[in-house]
Amino acid sequence: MKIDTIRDIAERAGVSVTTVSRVLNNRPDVSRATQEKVRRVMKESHFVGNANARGLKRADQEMVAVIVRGRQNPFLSALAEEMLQCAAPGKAPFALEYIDEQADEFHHALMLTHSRRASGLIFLGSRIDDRCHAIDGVNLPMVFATVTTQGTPMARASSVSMDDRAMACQAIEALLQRGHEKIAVFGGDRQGTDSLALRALGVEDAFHHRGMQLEEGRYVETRFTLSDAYEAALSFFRRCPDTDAAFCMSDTVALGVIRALVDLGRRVPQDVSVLGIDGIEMGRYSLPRLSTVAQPIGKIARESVAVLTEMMESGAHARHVTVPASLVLRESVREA
Amino acid sequence: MKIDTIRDIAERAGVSVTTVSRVLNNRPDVSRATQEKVRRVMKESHFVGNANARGLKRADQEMVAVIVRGRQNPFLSALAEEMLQCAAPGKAPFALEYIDEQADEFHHALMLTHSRRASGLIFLGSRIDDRCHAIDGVNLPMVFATVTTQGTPMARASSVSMDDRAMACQAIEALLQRGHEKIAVFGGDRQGTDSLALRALGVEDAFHHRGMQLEEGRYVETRFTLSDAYEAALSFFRRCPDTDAAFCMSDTVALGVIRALVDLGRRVPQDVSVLGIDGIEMGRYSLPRLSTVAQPIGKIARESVAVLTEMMESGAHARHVTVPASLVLRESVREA
DNA sequence: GTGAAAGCGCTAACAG
DNA sequence: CTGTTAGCGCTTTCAC
Repeated sequence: MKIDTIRDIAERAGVSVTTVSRVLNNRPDVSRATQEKVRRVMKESHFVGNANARGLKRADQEMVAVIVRGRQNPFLSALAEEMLQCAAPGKAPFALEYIDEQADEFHHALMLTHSRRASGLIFLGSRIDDRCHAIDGVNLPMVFATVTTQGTPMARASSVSMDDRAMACQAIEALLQRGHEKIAVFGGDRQGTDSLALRALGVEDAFHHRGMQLEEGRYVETRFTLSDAYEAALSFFRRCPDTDAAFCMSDTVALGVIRALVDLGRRVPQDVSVLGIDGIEMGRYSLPRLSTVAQPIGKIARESVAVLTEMMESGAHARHVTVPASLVLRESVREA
Repeated sequence: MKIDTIRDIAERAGVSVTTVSRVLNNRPDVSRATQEKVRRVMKESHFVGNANARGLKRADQEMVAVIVRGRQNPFLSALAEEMLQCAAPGKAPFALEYIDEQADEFHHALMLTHSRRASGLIFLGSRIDDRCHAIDGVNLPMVFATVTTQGTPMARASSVSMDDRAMACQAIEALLQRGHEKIAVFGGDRQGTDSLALRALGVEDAFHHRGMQLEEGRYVETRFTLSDAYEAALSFFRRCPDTDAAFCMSDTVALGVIRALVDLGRRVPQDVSVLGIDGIEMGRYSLPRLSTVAQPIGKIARESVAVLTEMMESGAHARHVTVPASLVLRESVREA
């Protein structure tokens, strides 16, 4: 199939390519008559410009890449969707890039930076760990959403997140307050300095405030998928049946844990309370409805974009903004 | 930040751009020595080629665009993920494109075709309706996954889907067989000729086989989101409390319906059985576990790619393949 | 084996 | 207002 270029359109409309280009870019300096003629021809020919050529030429043009780690994560998907809403008409357009959960987002970022000449980067769902040095070469405005980079080797990058430590602390306190003492925590790797590690610290804080501490063996490491959480919970609760509450570092994990509990004949929340983090939509429709630390998706999206814009437009330094989160107690945690 | 081009690399390695390009493309005609030198320089400089320039030059190169309608649909996400696994190394690379649920995927397809010179198209989750004429201009190998285009104006495009009509019929029969008679159907618009319409037909089939028919008023139209399904179910069951089973045209809808039923004080499946379609992962962990018509995601992905490849490589005609689906009865439907 | 040079389709000075 | 022209970074003949 032969595809039209602006040259074809120009010819057919009896004008120069420049004029067509101008019309294409809504430049003001084209007479109404010409403009209409060109537009008509374009419509008739179903013309759509070649993005590659355009991108090549305007390699300097602003464009921000949003890198989402994990296609199957409902929280991140929702956040990404929200992020897209923030793309302002006059500003740099957003390009959403989903990458594999196992993939190296920093390597990917590098690729994008160079290969598509992104001029700004937003990371959703990134972990901050050793690999992050891979990105040292990238000297672009970057913001990490949902994790803080404060006090990490990545501090050059901005970040927008809730106060993971405080919220985890608050979550555990809520559980403690409701009489739960044998609390299990379902999280990820505690190494590193990202939100998972901070949440683990927050958990400790809560226990310390009461002169207690998280019993060793009640911290369960799991990948953040339904199946892994389910399996992990099954084997954990068989081993520690006296556990009476579970704090999960993601709603998905919490949902898997609930299913496991029910399969073990435990009732939620009568026998065991379950509390998640994120505030995904499913949590409002699950049985029981999931109690959770709800992250303010809209606010995170808006702030991330705002901070990035600042950095891109006025070369502002990295900032670390903390957004307010809220503990939402629904049915999966028993009443006080 | 100044970004290296192959020219910079060439200079630094003391060779010509041509040579660098050759190395970049793994051409055989470069001496080992030169090759290694160039590679070393590229590594040191963290070089990554400019995709735009490459794409522009090789506008002819194969590339298939996978258009997924809806970022928040777990079934489609899983299918997309599976699709990506099918991208063979030597073949055309895949570009995943998520578009808004409300967006016009046909218009989008057109854009992609032209703007990124896609040479093949796969649609996930498309509806086949009047708008489809928009795509008449596109004369590219296309395959629709999860809907059949057989007997539609889109028949020029291939399709890979389960036998929606037969499966819906089978689903209803299973319900009938378990003694349910007051069955409600939660679906979408019955107009059109896509899977939703076929499923509606299948439902009728099942009733007709028994000399019955779906009572008017028990077909509930809803958008395929948790919240819409929930609201729709709430108001429907208040109106028709004698209904004892719900067949939902998506698992997400089924999950919303279950929640609504429970909120109305009905037990699932003791009072009302609920049956979905798709076979999303959540259905294996929900309470109760969701009975569903499970679509064979892997097979749909593989077949779609196979059919597309056929069309692209040997100009084969459109084919309509039917993949086997299976009724998975779990906890949300009561025993016979 | 390697390099020089001609564009891919588009945009952006710079002239008219 | 409109057209001419020079590339953007890369691939690809075609010579050497």
